[in-house]
Amino acid sequence: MTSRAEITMRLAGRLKKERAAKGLSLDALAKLSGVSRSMLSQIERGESSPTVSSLWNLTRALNVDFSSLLDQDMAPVSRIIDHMSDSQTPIFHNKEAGCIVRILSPVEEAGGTEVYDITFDKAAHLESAPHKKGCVEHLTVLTGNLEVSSGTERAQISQGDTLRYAADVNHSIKSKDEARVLLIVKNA
Amino acid sequence: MTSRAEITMRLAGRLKKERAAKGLSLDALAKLSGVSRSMLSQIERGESSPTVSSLWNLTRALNVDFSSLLDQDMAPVSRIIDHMSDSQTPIFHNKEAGCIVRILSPVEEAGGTEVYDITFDKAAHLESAPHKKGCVEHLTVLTGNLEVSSGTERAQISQGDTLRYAADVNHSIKSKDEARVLLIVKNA
DNA sequence: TATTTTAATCCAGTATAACGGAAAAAATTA
DNA sequence: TAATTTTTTCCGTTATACTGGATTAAAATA
Repeated sequence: MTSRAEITMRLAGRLKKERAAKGLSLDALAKLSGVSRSMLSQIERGESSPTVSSLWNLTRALNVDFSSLLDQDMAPVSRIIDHMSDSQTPIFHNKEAGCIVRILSPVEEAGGTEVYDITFDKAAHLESAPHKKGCVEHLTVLTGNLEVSSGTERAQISQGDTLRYAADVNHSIKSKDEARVLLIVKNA
Repeated sequence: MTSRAEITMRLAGRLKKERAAKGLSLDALAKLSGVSRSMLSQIERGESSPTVSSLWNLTRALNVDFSSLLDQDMAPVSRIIDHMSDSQTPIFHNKEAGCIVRILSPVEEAGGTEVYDITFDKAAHLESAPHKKGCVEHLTVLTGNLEVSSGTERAQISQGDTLRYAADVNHSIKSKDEARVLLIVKNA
């Protein structure tokens, strides 16, 4: 299978499936989208590769995004994907900041959704430079009290609280007394 | 701005930005992707809407997915997005299963990445039907010991352990004694 | 500052996306 | 089972994507 055929056939299958799921004929979808019946038929048989603007009309008529019609599927291979025991969990001692970081997410999630269990000493201060655009941190306090800053904004948080803040700017976490948090970094 | 112009201009900006980020000239990208200099120039000026197969060649040359060139951006509005205190955190008492579920993620993340803090009684049993295709659960044990099943696979896990398993099949969590977990459901 | 090199745009020709009507195939109804 | 209706594919024409060489514009060098 050639490279062009790969994407053309992937789109063919995806479009056919989406149309069937909505119970539409080629004619009905043509009227809804402004793309001709003939062209829809050609796309679904993998005989033609539509322009981005035709496909845009289709995404809107079907209420799906480009990704679901074009991008590669990611599916789990086995059911129990990974079992990392306590002793196998990577630990990082950040002496400068005064905290211990246990990394709960796998290496392949680096840059995606990262999960950390962080224990803070008294008077600890963990500072971070901006991560990539769109990065958000989700922090839940297990024990203790903390101050979190994101850009120029600040929040005092205590046990049981959950905070979500932008991490694509300078951000920090400060403790007075000992504390523990679970930190999820999305779009890291 | 017309509908066609909207997607054509979005792609123009995205492609120009991605090419600049990689420090490539039109000529260099043309050689890398097999799409002509002229066509690249037309796309970047919003003067032409490429076919899916041309764009496929570009995604591979630039090592990006279709979504990042075409789909709408989601960006955080404010830095401290949300501060949900302990008392504001929604709690669900599942008496039948024998557990208490605190919902740490916001309502708008329903269907995306959901986060739960779950406390199990003695002999609790939380069963779940399959979620949507590609759904994965990431569970960290804060206290206690548990048995998790996904499909026909099972795992015994204890304090400090982290388990990742498919949730697009039948899955369950069982405790003998009291336990507490943090549960992240991705592609819920 | 003039000259050379590199990058981007223009141009005319070719290939194919895209259309609407007609024909064929499939599904439904009497 | 025949007739009717709906759905899909075929067909010929038009519009535009796409090309490579030439030209123009911008950047780098002497």
